[in-house]
Amino acid sequence: MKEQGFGDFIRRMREEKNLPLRKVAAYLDIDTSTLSKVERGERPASPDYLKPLSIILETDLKVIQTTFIADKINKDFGGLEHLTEGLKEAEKQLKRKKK
Amino acid sequence: MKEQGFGDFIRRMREEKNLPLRKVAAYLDIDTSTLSKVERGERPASPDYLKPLSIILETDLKVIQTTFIADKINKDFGGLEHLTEGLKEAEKQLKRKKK
DNA sequence: TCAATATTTGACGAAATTGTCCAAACTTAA
DNA sequence: TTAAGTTTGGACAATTTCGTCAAATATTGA
Repeated sequence: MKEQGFGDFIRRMREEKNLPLRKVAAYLDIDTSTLSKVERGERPASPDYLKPLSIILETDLKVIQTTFIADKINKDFGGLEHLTEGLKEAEKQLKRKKK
Repeated sequence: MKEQGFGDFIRRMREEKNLPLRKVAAYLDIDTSTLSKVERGERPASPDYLKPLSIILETDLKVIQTTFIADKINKDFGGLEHLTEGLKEAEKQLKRKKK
């Protein structure tokens, strides 16, 4: 099964729009090579990138954030046996907090 | 509503067992002051602590991991609007991967 | 209270992380 | 093939993070 990380996702979006790294990176106010590394998963994305990315890639912020979160959780907690329960607990607490 | 972080949780467990920081820290092979900071939320816990903690605190590893994960997700992603969806997506991917 | 034990604080250094710069490698179109 | 534009690699500095150490403070029990 293919692993679709955050980097692959924004690369695909960027290529669909035929935007060069140069332009997107400038819009995010980071170096071209930094963005290149983020897209290839060599470095993690900063949360600061998410909103600008959703604008310049014309992609729903919800989709971008969701992909970002799922990817980071995988990387951070992938090795833990009880991850599923942990996620459920986090959701539960979140729901309580919202009220 | 009270915030029950990972630190508060292990502190409570430790006090219930009347164990001094000194002993638990030694078992985790870290400095007393490091554990003190972790318990007070001044520093994050390392995943390496989880298994030893479950042993010396005689607490189910699942509970410890779950608390750890929920707490870290809160801290890492608390500011994102679409966290709930992100968690759901992470769970979905996890389920797929398990197969 | 006093002494022993437990906990917290803050300065410190080592190591990891983050992003930049610029040169090398790759791609594309004429 | 060449030239222009794009992407990648890696050395580097700045910043942040992680844990230790030792001193200060707090707690406990006799």
